[in-house]
Amino acid sequence: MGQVSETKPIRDHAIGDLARPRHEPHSCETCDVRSLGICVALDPVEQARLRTIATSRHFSAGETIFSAEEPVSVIGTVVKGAVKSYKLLPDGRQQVVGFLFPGDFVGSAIFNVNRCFAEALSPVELCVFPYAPLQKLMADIPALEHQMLKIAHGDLDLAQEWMLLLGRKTAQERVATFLCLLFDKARSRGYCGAPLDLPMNRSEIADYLGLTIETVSRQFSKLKSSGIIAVSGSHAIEVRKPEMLAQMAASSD
Amino acid sequence: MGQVSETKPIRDHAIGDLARPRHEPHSCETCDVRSLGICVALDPVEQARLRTIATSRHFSAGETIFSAEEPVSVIGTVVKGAVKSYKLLPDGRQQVVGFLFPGDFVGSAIFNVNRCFAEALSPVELCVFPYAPLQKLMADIPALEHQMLKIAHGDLDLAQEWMLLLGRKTAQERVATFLCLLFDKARSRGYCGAPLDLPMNRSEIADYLGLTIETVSRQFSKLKSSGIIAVSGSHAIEVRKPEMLAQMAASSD
DNA sequence: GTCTTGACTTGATCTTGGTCAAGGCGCAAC
DNA sequence: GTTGCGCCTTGACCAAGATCAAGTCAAGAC
Repeated sequence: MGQVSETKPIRDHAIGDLARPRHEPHSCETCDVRSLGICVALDPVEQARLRTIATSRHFSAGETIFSAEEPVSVIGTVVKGAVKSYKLLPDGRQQVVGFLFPGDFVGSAIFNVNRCFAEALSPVELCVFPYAPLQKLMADIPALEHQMLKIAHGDLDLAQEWMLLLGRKTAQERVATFLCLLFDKARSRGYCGAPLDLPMNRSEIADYLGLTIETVSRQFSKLKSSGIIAVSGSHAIEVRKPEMLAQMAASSD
Repeated sequence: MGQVSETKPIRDHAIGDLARPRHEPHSCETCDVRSLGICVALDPVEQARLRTIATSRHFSAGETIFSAEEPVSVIGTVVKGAVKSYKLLPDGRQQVVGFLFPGDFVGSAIFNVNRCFAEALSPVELCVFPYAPLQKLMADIPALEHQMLKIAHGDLDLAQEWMLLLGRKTAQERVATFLCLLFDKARSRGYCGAPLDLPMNRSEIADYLGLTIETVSRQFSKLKSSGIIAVSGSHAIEVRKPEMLAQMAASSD
């Protein structure tokens, strides 16, 4: 559980700043994710209070951010990079419960023990809030707690939507739904046209969709050969026919 | 969407009070679920304020409490009976996202449109709070909002635990996990020994576990013949070997 | 350039759980 | 009692997706 997991290779180029793992956050005024996540709901004074307790932490690709059953150590907002949140069975079977992108909130400000694992998929920068001071701010600033509640309900609905996917959708529908989700998320953040960059590998997609690597790969190949997507280098995917993809997401064929 | 669904038969004896669908809540002092759900966190004054906006509503078995995509009409606590919360695909495939029992909270105080369906499994009594006044109380009483946040995080963790079940567990593990959940819930509410009463039918269990009726039935038969459970009348289940059941819940065989 | 390595793809085969179909059981109406 | 109707169980068969096993491809080491 060190800074870099020894058992698996680092996935990516930049390895973050191992030498200075914590420092002051970049100024909120220039923060890319100020318009997302937890800060949107706060007025300038409240934002300033939140900032006094915030620190910036970096994680290198493949690094564990926190582990289930351990006391909560990290709570914060993803500023850069992508994170996977997952649960494990004793024999190692894995279920990814969410991929988190800039603006998304990592960790729980309610439990004091982590209920799942979090791992950086690429070099990640988090805007982190220490547990006790955050509790105090939540008690002091109703808008902060209310925003947390909104986020929790959004996450809950997403989780339940994913239960529908895992319990009742076919492999084809699952993959189409997944790509739609990424596509819509990218579009809602202004990222239009151009290929999507998938920060996760096939195995992580499989663990998100309740499938195997092979099935995911076959479904990608089918989508490719029918011209709905174009794949370059296996991590860059261009959605050519978004309407057809959306249609496949809910009803097979 | 009347008081009683025409397309399916009423499941149970008592049919609630069709003549007077709303009335004052039973006194909070004698309320069975005061020690659960939303009221625990409130002091007597706050509880009294909450009570001024509460009404009691009854639903008969099989009745729809609310539907997805419709404006939020019902928010409240289950006082008596059992509720299923579920999502649907356009072609009718169903995923139960939760069974709710006395003390559990139904509906979302955050969204203004329902994200899922809710249906009474047996005659149900709810302690209901109208939308706008509840919003106001949440803004006024920090403890209320904080309790909602706790509930939402608990629900989120449960949903993610269920994603693990739906994505990665075998049929045997799913059924064992389900029975463990009911058993633990019953035990935590003082209900010890004696058979559990399942308020839902096989089809609803199947839709919760991402399986078919037949598979659920076969797994029940296996558990029965191995002496781990005893079934009488298909809705009363006695857990004979809780340790073995718990063991099966996480690892097949 | 070759070799190695790891991630991805593809094909062949197998298995779990789904589908289809028949039958049993319990309960309510009569 | 008999009939009818849900709901549940059981068996026979089937298929979607898992497993097993090559094979491909790209990137880095040398």
